[in-house]
Amino acid sequence: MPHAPRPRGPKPIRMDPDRILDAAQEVFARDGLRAASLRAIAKQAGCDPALIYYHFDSKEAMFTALLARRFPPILQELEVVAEPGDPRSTALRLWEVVRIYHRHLKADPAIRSLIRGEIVRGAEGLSGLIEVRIRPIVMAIRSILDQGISRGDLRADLHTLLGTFFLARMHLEILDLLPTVLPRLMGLPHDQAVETGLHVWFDLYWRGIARDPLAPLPPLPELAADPIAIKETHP
Amino acid sequence: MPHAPRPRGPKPIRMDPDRILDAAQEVFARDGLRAASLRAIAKQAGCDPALIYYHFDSKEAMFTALLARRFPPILQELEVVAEPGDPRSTALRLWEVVRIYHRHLKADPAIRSLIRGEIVRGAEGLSGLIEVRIRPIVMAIRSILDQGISRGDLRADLHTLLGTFFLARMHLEILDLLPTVLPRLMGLPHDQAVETGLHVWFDLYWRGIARDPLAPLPPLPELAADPIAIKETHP
DNA sequence: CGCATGATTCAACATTCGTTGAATTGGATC
DNA sequence: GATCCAATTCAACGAATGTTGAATCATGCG
Repeated sequence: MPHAPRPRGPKPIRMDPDRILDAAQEVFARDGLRAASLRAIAKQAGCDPALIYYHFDSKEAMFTALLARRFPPILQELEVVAEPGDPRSTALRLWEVVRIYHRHLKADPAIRSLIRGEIVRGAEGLSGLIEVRIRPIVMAIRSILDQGISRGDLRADLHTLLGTFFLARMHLEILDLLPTVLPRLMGLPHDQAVETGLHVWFDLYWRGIARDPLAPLPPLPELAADPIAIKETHP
Repeated sequence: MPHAPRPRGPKPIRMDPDRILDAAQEVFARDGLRAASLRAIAKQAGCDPALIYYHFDSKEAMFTALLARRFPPILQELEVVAEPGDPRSTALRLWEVVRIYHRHLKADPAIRSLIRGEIVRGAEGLSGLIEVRIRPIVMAIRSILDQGISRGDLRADLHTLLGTFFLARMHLEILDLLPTVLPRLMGLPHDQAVETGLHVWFDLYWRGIARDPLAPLPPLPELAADPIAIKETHP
């Protein structure tokens, strides 16, 4: 845990805990939560492994700190789109969800790897915290689907919780698997794989949930527009 | 590797390599590929860790042996359904794919965990083998989609490779995440979560790919009918 | 300067891991 | 019964892991 706030002074702290988190994020992304070693994280951060224990209580605490700085911004943006007064069409709002999700998670395989792998294990340890972080996100997206039904844009018999699950989960799979699978299975380059994958997916998904599946989608804004401020640490 | 074939005799071999694989499958399923220890596998199998090295060359070799006995049966059943002469409707054939997939993978979280986690890492080590195993499966399902377009059952602009990806991947997610997520997010019991999840998913997916999304689905056979012979080792 | 205190490093701990070589068991064959 | 050999166990190796307590460094304040 960071100590007392420093009153003044040029730069007495050489290693900001955030720099350690950056390193941790990268190593977690590369090796996965379990296989990532504190020594590798320390090496990435350019400090001693023991220093990590000065700033964080444990490896797990460091990870929850990672969650704590990643999820709230996502939730905040989602809640804006989920505002019941939002005048945009349901299709556009859902596409906006995809864009938010995309911007925040594209450059952070560590969080994705966690969501993918660690929730499955069940109720031990981190999972409770994850639920606390993820539930509001799920509920925000779900409320858009609920509003879509009320507005008559979506089919009335849509299972909105599962609909949310499908949308969010498949997005993660597209981010994780398509860049490595599609180039091998067909000739597509990495970036284009994700781009087309998401568009094809959204089109299929929309037909699945829309009350009028054959009505053409409105023009969708670019995915890559105004990228979020995720530190891309590739030295 | 198993030694020379034994000419006769009652039961000179006490520990069948398959029994070790059964144990490995269970421990891999519980702890994941990396975290599963040979000592835990040996304990589960009721033998010494060193015995594993008598029957298998390494931990990795044991895992590829696991793949080798799990994937071919799946592929074999899928290729029957993918036969171009199959008279059933495309919807029914795809539902049959779901049932096959479901029967073989429901009780084997280890393989799912592998597919989920290990492919992402890229081209190192096991991934090549996985691709060899998985590619024919993907292609079998894809050919059903291609035939569906030719027959006029599916929309002509369907991206069949991505369509296959969506179908198969979301199925895995449903098997892995719904049993732990849905009971927490709503009140659903475990088994029912997967059951309804798969039905809702297939309905949504079909509307997404069908040429006539609003035409009602034919009655779908039960998922749980004639379960496959997967040893459920829960002592 | 001297000293207190936060920041960082060093060295080591107990544990667990995958793996291996030697030793032991036990049934089949002579 | 002696022998052979596959099957199994025992004990240990070296490496890697999360973690910790003591020691060291560097800076701000008196």
